[in-house]
Amino acid sequence: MLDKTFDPKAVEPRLYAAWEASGAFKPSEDPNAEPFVIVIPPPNVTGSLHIGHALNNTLQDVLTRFHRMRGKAALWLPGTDHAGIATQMVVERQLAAAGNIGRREMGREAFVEKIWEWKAESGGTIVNQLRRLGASCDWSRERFTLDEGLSAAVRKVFVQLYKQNLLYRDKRLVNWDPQFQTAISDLEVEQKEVDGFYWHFAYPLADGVTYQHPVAFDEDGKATAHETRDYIVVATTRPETMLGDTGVAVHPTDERYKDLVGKFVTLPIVGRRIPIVADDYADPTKGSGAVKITPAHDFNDFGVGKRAGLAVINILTVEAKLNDSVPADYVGMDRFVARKAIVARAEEEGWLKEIEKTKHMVPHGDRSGVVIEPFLTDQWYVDAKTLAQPALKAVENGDTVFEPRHWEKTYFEWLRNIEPWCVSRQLWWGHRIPAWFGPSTDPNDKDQFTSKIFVGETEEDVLAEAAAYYGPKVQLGFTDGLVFVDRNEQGELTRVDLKRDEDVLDTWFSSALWPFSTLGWPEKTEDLARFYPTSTLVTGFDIIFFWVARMMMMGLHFMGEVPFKQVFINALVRDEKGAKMSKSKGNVMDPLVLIDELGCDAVRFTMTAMSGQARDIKLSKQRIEGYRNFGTKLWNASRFAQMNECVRVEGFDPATVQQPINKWIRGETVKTVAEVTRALEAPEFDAAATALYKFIWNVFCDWYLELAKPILNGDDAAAKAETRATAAWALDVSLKLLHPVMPFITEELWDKTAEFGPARDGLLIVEKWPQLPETWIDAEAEAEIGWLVETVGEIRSVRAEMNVPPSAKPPLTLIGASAETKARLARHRDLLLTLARLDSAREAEAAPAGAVPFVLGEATGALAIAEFIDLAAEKARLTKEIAGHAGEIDKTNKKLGNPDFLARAKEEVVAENRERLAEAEAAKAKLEAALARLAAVG
RNA sequence: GGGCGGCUAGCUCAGCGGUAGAGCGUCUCGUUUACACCGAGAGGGUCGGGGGUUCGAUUCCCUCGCCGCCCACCA
Repeated sequence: MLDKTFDPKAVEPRLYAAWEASGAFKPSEDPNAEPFVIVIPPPNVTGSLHIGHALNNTLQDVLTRFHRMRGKAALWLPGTDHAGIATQMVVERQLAAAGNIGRREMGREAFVEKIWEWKAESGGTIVNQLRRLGASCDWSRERFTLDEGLSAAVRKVFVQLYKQNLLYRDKRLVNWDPQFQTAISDLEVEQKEVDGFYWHFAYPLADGVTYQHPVAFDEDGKATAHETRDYIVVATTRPETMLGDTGVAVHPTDERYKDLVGKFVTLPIVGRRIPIVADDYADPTKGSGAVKITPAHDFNDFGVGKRAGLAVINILTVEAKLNDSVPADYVGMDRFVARKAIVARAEEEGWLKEIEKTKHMVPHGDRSGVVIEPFLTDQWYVDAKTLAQPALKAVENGDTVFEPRHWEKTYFEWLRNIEPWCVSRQLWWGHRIPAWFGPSTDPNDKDQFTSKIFVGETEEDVLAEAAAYYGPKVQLGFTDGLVFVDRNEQGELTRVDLKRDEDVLDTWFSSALWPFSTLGWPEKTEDLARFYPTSTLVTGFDIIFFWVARMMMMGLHFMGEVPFKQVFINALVRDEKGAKMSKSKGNVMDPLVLIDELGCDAVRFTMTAMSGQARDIKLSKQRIEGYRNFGTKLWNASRFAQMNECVRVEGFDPATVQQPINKWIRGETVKTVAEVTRALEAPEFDAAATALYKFIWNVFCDWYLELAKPILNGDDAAAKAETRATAAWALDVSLKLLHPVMPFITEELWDKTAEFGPARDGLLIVEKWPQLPETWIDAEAEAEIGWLVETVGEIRSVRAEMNVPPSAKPPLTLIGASAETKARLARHRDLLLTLARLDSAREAEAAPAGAVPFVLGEATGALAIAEFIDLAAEKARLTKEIAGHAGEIDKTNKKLGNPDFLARAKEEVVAENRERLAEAEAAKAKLEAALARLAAVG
């Protein structure tokens, strides 16, 4: 006997272990099985499961289980990401908290060792939490972005891109994070609006130059007065950058400054003579129309400087302090301290013309939260523009489809405007860049010691390249220190020790390879041949750029095929008020706590049901409780079945059932199978959840089991046997359909019911997905049970409205019933009596006195409840019903009275309206007659 | 500045060209031998505003208004 409720806590670990041990998570080895493959968005190896993971991984598991049951070779490939900055940051913090020496004092090797220790300690957390979620990943194929195989893939990709000129080293401005002291990509920069100021500075003109500047204007904006100025005004939000100014730009057509182009200003504080140049970048409508140019610390200014041939002076250190390119007073000063100091000095010296309050966007590091500085450094870049073209095409022509489709616009927008991708990071945790520096033999190269680069997958490859470059007489080696060079007396090279690039690659560089690197690439493995391209990628929209687009680029470039055919973008989980969950707000819902409290299946069903498209998911605990209740409902239905000996029957064929209710539930089951299958194929997760919920609760429990009770308690042995077998069958089908979403409770019920009926072995997880013939839908049974359900509903409604106590069992009379209705009444009289709590049900010519009428198709029902009738209430009820019909009639008449409607609307629509009109008119007439009788009485 | 999404019952959301739906909440009734994590019933919406297309618009188009998000070089 089943317990009264399902106990998820006891069942979940046991079943998961059984599944895993059975090998059911591995893809079928049947060569004829069509593959279905998902690669997991690898979570941070040291992370833990949050609600977003719960959603994302539930959906992946639903798909995986569904396709596995459909007989496909289903592979859900799990793994974790080393998460460069994030992990390095965590470990640095831990070291600091423990009072340890910092990473720089510790040194690279020791620090990386610490991270590996941390990974060993916490690295199993998230994968075990995925198990608690029921994730049917093939753990035997689990990968980690820094494992040997994936690292080899990364090296190979780097070298190949380099050789194809799609990856190069360049000196340009990058987004510099002074906290982590590394370059970051554009995507890792967050623009935040902050309160700030425009400080207007007057830069004095050099060489005694003056000009006329307009100061008053007429209505048309024409200057009417001018003053003589010996300075030019520029505005800035970052005064400290003035120390690196090497020019002032004005627009070439700007009349005000026309004569100043080619003249010079003397930069205050610094005393540098810098030119006034003409450049389209200067916007005459903004500020004074003149703009200070700091090529080394502003992306726009860098461009202006390049065009105008201005000097590039870097004034910052890696920590964003002023370096020794600035006047001595400021050297070593923090950038924000310097800002204040410079403003103070400007005021003191009289060249601060104005302070204007403003709100403006300031770039911040998404991890560090500090203000990013544009900074001139040498970095590695991927030519994303070139790689983006096939990635664009593949989505344009539908090789890869986004679901929901509108995300494609986001994808296109970014790829069409893509910039070179800075892939080097000045971090220690990650894939070290396989590039080595040596001296250039070209005397024109500026930096003789590091300007020759050798790129190779192995040190052997690099030595071979170097040997080819330096010639056989040069002895080659490697060094951890500076590049070492020895020369003979003639100045010829005799020895070179190459130095490997210190930097590591952006984490997303390795993630971009995930769909093929995890399958064994660059080896030609069986998995790679069988499982690439993958089927569906399930991920959040926040990483379409970071990850999806880059996988597309790399997949197409290295595999020649898209990495996945479908991208399902899931929503973002928010709290019940729609706020983003965050620790600081204290509104975080921990999926593991929810699983503990309400069971994994309830959490999973919630995620599935709420995964409607293109929307935030506002998650409330109440909702999860509702779905926990749904599980309990299913459990109790199974308990009822068990109590009533509804056990599976060997060789039972639903096609042979005779009882109308059994024919009916058979058809409903067929429809549900079709709908759930369709929904999961799409996938429309919410539609699948809705179909399952409605079928199991509102159809099977609310009606089928209730309708079955009289038979199960009756004496018709044949009908009883048939109903038992049908109930067991429908329940079995339900368990299968629900299994992808609620794997634990369905598996448990499957296993428990295996104890009864004919022997069956195996777990539900490996069962085949049902596929039922449409011919099992019986229109007549459907109509008949529909009639029964409607009749019961009407009677219940009347009883409730008339306050008829449940104990009262009034007789029912049917007036004007058709032969078909009479037959139905005869067939289901017992059911009707039980479900509607009636004493009797018979046909008659006229309603008995004091009976309450209601419309039932062509017939009129009359419930003899004279003793409960409140005349006023009954009048009100009838009047309301009549008004309802009258409204309907009115509306429909209008339609049918419109010749255009008759002429142009589809025939079946017209027919439908005619029918509706007739029904409404008949119903209204009956009720009006009843009301008239009532009026006569009262 | 550019783009995307949303605005449907008190709340959360389906529906997306032919009679407005669900869950939760609310109200009424109910200890009928699966289930009170339950059952029965009821109330509740001019589908954000305004135009247009159409025989017909919550559904398609335009426009406006809010709300949210993404991108954009911080004079």
